[in-house]
Amino acid sequence: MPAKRPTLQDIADIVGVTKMTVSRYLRAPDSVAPATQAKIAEALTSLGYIKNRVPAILSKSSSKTIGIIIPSLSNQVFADLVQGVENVTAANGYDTLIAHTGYNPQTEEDKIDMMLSYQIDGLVLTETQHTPRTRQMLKKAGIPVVETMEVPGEPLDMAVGMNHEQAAFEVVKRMLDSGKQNTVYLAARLDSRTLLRQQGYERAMKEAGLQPVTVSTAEHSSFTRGAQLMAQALSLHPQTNGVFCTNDDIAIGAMLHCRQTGKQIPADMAVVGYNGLDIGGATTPVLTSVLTPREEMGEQAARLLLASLQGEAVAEKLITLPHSLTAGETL
Amino acid sequence: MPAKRPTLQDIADIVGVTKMTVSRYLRAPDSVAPATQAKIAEALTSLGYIKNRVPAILSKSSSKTIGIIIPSLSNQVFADLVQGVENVTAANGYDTLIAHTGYNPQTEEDKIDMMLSYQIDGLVLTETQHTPRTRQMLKKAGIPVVETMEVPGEPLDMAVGMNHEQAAFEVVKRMLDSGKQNTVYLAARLDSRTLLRQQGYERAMKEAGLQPVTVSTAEHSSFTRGAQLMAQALSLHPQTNGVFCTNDDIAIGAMLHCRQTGKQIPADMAVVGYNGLDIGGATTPVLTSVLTPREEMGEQAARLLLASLQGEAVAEKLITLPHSLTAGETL
DNA sequence: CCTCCTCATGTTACGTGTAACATCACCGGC
DNA sequence: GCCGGTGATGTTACACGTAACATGAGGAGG
Repeated sequence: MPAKRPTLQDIADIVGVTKMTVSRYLRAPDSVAPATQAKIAEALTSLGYIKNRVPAILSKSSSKTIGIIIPSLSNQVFADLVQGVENVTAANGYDTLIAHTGYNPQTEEDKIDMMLSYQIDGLVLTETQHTPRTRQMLKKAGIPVVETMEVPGEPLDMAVGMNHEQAAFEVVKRMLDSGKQNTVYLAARLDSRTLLRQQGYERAMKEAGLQPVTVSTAEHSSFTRGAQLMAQALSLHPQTNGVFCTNDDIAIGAMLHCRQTGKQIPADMAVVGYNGLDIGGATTPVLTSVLTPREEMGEQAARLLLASLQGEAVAEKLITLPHSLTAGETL
Repeated sequence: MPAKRPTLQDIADIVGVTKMTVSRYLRAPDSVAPATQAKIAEALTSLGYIKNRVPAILSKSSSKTIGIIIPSLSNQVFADLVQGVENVTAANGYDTLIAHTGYNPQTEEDKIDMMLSYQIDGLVLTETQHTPRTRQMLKKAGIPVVETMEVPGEPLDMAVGMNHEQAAFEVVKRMLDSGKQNTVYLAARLDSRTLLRQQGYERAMKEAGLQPVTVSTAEHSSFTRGAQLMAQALSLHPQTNGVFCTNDDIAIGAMLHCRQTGKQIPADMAVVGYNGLDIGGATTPVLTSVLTPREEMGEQAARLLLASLQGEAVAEKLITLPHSLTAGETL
């Protein structure tokens, strides 16, 4: 490895001041004399100084950094949430660190451990199920934490979510009202939201005096999987005339299978997705889907964190945001 | 904020040793006496000690952490690359930090600045275009850097990529050989790879004595966009009988448009995608696509980094991996 | 001319884990 | 009983940016 990277002391030596003056220049250039400013600026660029926040983190034990833990890097849902968080944090001078867990609570624990060891100031989580050690660490760490996507039964601290059970209930009820009495729930192994949607689905079915049927896979969701689940539902229950899908990937897969087998949507088969991703707007007919306010959840979560970090008393620690339905044609 | 989080000194005070002994226990439990081990272990759990790597980073200026910068959080391509990197780094005791740029070189610079300020030991990049300050910072930082996805003309340090121009050339040549003389290239604004693929496409067309035609949009790619581009291509060149698409999203959109307008695939229209994502396997007919070895690139990149960090001389700093074609039915 | 204030800069101390070296008790061997 | 050695633990110093306080020069006002 080549020469060690320059420190404030190196700059100070060149200019002929102490590193304190250089430090002041970096945080507020006008707090040093104009002549000194110019000399410091020149030395900084000539040496190519790279800022180093580690000492500050050590002595102030604050890093102006927010951690975000998401289950998956390739899911638009979490990308939107991250975007929402960063909209707010960036505007307030906070950086963000991102880690992903693959939906594994143990990995979540490890990643949180890593982030805490970097002294993050706050944390945004996207799951509500945590290992005991995760809970203990976060309690000890004394930093504000916001759980998002759903409002947990046992919140760690704060939460910004929506009511998935109710959203599922409402849309399934609408499916039943439109005559799709043989509606099946298509699920994949993903997260606790899958289960909440199932509960909403089952409540709607039971209220209508119908027998709920769930077809699910232990695999992660994908288009291929959605097509398989649709095929499976039809083979188990040939009278199926509607599918409520745990997410849009599954729904698109189901639509593809219908198209292959000549089923008309929505006449022969209603298909409803969940999340309202872009892709649903590109299908023909346009997919009907439950629209989840992901970016908004991220922004609210970040605002809660920042308020808490600024010592403001947070009145509402648990926030539930409203959901809606996309203007689709598959129901 | 509640009580400050415990330090090694707090543990040491309880046990009646110095923090040095506690530190030793954490790094190698057997290096302290068995009786002490037990007492330290108990104190650690009772206080809920959370490890703190900041002091170590400060004094050794090494963090056992690798940074990964990707353009987008919702693109499967980069998720696979991250997976590849983490396969190797995790096995070697390195942590990873992830940041995303939205395809913006200035954001890339900011994120790299942040990561360097955290004293990362190595960096994996997914773009080859960088701001001048990015280049200067990375030179000064003295850490190993691997650029991935393509092999850059001016590598910063090391690189693991594939030959997009050649891959495009080969598949377009195959399209032409199968009689699709009126093949059009469908592009969206994404990254430098889009351009490389265009060059390969144009080389194949020119070698066959044909006039290349590119239909592109300044927008990011999506299914909707793919359908629009397909429509545009057909309206500009009604004789179009093949489309080479810059990625699978565009290709699927093109297929959807063909289906709507009654065109048979591949008889009336050959469609070839790029990346070989899962979704291509769920369409009917199955999408033919250039398969890019993303996870493999990540693994190789990580191996290069680790070798470099362990002081090994890296023989091949620039690695080009082979590509292949998925077993699709649309060509 | 003395006082007081302001502005630029310097000095000191701090946070926390760990490398390197120091110490000390105890044990076996002769 | 003394010596060398081993194993457990202690001591010291260090990384580097910044808060808090100190210093000192220069200027304005009485």
